[in-house]
Amino acid sequence: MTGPVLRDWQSVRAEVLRRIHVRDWKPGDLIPNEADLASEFGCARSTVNRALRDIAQSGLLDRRRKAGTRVASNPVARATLSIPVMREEIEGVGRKYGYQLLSRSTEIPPVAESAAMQLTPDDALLHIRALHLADDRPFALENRWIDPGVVPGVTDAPLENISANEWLLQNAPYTHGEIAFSATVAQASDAPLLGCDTGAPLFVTERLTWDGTRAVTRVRILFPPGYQMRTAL
Amino acid sequence: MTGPVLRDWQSVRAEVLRRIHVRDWKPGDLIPNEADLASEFGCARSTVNRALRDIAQSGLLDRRRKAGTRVASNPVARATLSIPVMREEIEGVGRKYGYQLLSRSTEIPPVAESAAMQLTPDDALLHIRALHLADDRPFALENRWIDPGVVPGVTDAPLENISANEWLLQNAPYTHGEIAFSATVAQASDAPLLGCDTGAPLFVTERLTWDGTRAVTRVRILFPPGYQMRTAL
DNA sequence: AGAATTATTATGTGCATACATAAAATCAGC
DNA sequence: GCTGATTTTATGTATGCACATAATAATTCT
Repeated sequence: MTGPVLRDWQSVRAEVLRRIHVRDWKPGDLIPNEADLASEFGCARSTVNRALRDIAQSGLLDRRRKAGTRVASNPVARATLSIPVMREEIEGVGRKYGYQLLSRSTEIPPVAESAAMQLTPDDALLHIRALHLADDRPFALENRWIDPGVVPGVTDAPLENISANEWLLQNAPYTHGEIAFSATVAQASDAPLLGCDTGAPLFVTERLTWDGTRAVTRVRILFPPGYQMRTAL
Repeated sequence: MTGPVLRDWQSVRAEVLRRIHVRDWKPGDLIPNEADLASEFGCARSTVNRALRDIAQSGLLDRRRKAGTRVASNPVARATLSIPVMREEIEGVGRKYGYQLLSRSTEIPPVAESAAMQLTPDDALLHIRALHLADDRPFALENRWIDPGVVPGVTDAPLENISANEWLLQNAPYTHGEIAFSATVAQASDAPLLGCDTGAPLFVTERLTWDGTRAVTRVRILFPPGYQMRTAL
């Protein structure tokens, strides 16, 4: 039963995945330890380690010291979403990107915003509304609040030509963020901009990014009916 | 400039991230090569390699052989979505999970389904409609098609008690899949089940899973207004 | 000059070894 | 029996070395 020698970690990964797939190792099962697998495959333990670590990262294996490695019984599917800059998302599918700044002003935001950003309700923020176009048709409507106290240069940023997201990525550091996806219906004010009817279903993404303990920006983007966010599993 | 010695890869990662963050290394910049960093940090090159690989995986660094490693100029944000089984999603936030099988029958699916699953339009599939409940209130409405030719045991599966997803995870292997998220409005037929009004905005997830070249199952899940899918960035 | 060839270089990987660490399993003491 | 200390063990990681590979840079040839 000395199968072909598996020298590289990707082959080891493939073989382990195969065994899981054909149910040699069933959900919940404990699989042999790294040392045994290494000697079976004819490679170093570190190679097996790399392969198993990679699989574990995808959620298909559970690894715990001393307890060993077992096949996840409820493999929490983990999908990695790439969230590119709007321009790349559009140009990536061969369409022409367009950008249109609708408004830009410094205002006191609604309490919902200042609360989410953990600011006092009377802090003024830079408010930006913009439309992203694909082949000259509405692709997404952006509604963004930026704290100029955290991002000093914003007030002079050339946001007529470059989207706020792109400018911020280049100019404002951040440490972490949160994203939420949901659905809503088109308001009468937004519908014409998105080229849809009032009441039409819109896909919404909301992002809040932080630099340490300070909120940098909060953005809500509305996508017209038909938009899908897709990813591989 | 012999800072504190950084021995482990997580410290190295933290330090590299810090330098990116404080713009020592700006978007687009080429950073020193692994060997140099290793000697600066006082650790082995493989340790630096591990750290940089990890950062690159998150999208913040671009690495190419010979060309070197540079800070991504448009850091494509990569969010990892965990898509647990519905029961765990609900119990995970401390609510009581409930499951209710609405209907189960073998039918010829609409062409949209059979096309997506790459089947001939006259193949009969198992059709399941079910409601997931959180604290006895509607949480999600599931509409699923399963190819019994690919999953032999399904026709006898006890889908009154266990959700199809859980049963399939335990009993039907798959190799890969696709997910799409979108928005729609509640149909008159679905609204009462979801406890919302007709025309209310619904969040939709659609999943299609494959076992090699054969489609296993396709599911469309509707979430009532207010539902958000969240993740960290 | 332009094309084809060769050298150089940074990352990618494999391996053997050593030690660290978490957690299960066992044992000691009451 | 139960509790707490101790041992065992599987994974986690660091290291130095070697070689593979991709892609750029330099060189040679026509």
